Amino acid sequence: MRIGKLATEAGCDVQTVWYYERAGLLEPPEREPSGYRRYASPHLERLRFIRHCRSLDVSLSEVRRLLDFANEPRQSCSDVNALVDQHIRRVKERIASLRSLESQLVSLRNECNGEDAGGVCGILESFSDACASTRPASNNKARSRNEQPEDACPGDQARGR
Amino acid sequence: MRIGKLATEAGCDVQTVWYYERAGLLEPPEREPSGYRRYASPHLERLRFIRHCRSLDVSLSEVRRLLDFANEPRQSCSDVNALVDQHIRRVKERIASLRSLESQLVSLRNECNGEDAGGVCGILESFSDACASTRPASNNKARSRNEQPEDACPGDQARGR
DNA sequence: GGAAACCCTATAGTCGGTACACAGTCAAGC
DNA sequence: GCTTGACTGTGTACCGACTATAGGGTTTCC
Repeated sequence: MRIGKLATEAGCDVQTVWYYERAGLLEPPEREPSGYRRYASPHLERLRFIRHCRSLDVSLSEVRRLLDFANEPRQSCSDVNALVDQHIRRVKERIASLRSLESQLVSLRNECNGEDAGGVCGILESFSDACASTRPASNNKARSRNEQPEDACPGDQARGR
Repeated sequence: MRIGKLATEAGCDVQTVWYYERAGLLEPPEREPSGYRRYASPHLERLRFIRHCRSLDVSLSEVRRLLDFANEPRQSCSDVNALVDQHIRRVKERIASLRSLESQLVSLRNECNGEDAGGVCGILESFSDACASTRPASNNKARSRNEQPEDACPGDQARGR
């Protein structure tokens, strides 16, 4: 089969196949006299293997390692287990950091009282550590030009740029 | 202050500061006669603002929008709220997809019975959709050379490459 | 005055693709 | 045989958010 069929069967883009070949994940196949690539079913299975790994967020370098494991059938199990365990750990960590991020964002969201109170948005204030606690919610447009204080907020600079 | 101090104070790399300047997020500061950049505290605050946003996984284009909001003090609140809400939604979605990924990985991990049973790792088998259910766990090295079946596993190809 | 630390610009690399330009090849219809 | 459109080829640039490197100039300290 040619590259278009291969890609369709594997549910990916033709460019992705070229990319994998360049990246050394897919063997360069035989060519027709025209120069077109000719693939057989092992290529398709290998491509599906890669795509399945990618759908599980396994990086291409990890896929490479898995293919290497498959290359040496003995001791694959423990190596593969280690890789999957490591991957699970990373996913867990990522989830934990995203949940912490979510709660930060939600509390940030609560900084805003809905109405524009005093001309300064609480969220914008909170984004800047240095300002949030020390500065009163005054209309900062009232400040004179060359009187930039030490604890100026990014918003001030943005307004004045 | 010079760029090194600025970067240290904001907890980032000098290159990152250059990057933000090129990206239009930090104003090009004044220069010393030597050509060195000279920063004042508003720059530091703005850089901290950006770093704080980044630590919350807010993209630089969103940071740009926030700085634009700060530029026009009125109506900031609802715009900022919308941006934060959108960001929270994206974080929630990402968490959901990662949790689904995690459970897939855990069940994949259980595919392996700990010991190498029959020469083929269950995890490697499971990675390939087409093989997992149909093929017996036989030692595939026993197969003759040119007898590649339609449903060959990536591992077979990897072993034979 | 010399070494080390700092700074400058420009460019390339990371990851996993995606998109484009431009050329050649194939298959079907007329 | 010719045209048209789909397909394929190579090469390159682009995305985001940096990071790294090369090759130079400047400052600072001893």
